[in-house]
Amino acid sequence: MNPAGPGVDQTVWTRVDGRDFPVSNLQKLFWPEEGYSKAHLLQYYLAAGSTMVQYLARRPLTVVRYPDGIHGGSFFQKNCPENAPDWIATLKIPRAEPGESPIRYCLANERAAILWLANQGAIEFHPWPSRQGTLAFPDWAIFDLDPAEPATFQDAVQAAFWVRQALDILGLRGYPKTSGATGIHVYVPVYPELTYSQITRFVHAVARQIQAAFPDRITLERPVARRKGKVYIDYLQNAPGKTIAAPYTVRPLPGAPVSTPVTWQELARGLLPTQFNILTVPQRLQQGVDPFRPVLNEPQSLLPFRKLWQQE
DNA sequence: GCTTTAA
DNA sequence: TTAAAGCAACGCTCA
DNA sequence: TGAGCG
Ligand SMILES: [Mn+2]
Ligand SMILES: [Mn+2]
Repeated sequence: MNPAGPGVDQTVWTRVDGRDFPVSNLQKLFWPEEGYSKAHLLQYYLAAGSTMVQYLARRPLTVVRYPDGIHGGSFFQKNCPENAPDWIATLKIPRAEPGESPIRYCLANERAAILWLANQGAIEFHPWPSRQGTLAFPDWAIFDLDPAEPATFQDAVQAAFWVRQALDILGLRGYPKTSGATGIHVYVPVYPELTYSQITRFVHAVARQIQAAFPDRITLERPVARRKGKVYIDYLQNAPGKTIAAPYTVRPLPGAPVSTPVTWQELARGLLPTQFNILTVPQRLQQGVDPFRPVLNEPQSLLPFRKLWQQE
């Protein structure tokens, strides 16, 4: 018996950028309260995928899958599924512990790979901050700004401007995006010339300066209970093996929000993270708006700031 | 969502 | 024949 | 040495 009911189709074949693959259960409700189906998810990634793929290309990818929608079970997936089509590139990476089996990551080097994974129920995409060829050297540093209750998105916005100010003093540019939840991510595009631990130390050092200047608004404390009402600068998110929600990834939250790059001007004028979702972001991209393009095209060097990243 | 393993 | 089970994990910090 | 953290 068809679990979706009689007369409801299960699988149709589609072609994306010359790749043929089946898509299933298009009518399944992934966001039941909003009435958004799996088809809405796939349509979103079809529209955003050609932009998003630039930020995923040649990066080992972890996905978070929700095969039965946001209220169903979920799981992280690092190893590329055995049944993935052979046109999806993969990269085998040995684990830190020798003797442990390597992980064969998917690489979303083309839009169709995003769509194939989304059909598997992948809602969230989490790429490494480094790329094939320079895997040990991230090409962006991230200031992950997490407001702790009762602090809000607006507090994260304030913190983002303090990050911008601190970077400006160093002559560096950062680019903000909404996390899709209540936080903000500020990306600093860099040449792949510092290791993960050096990047982490750099972000830590800048974060300490900000925390020292605004101690009642910013915290670097790990225990969640001690962050109350402040914005946590999660510099450790730059450590090896950690990932952050990709630019333009969907989040499994009410309203189907999208982690969306914004200009500093938009951030200053005021916005709600929920205004960027799977229905609105495609229109924004259609108008050619992608404030993150410099993250791809304008790497900066952190070599002059040795004091901020070298091992003490 | 799909494959593998257990009942 | 159907039903589970699996599908990640790692370095840092504080107690 | 172990638990919390993301
Ligand atoms: Mn965050
Ligand atoms: Mn975080």
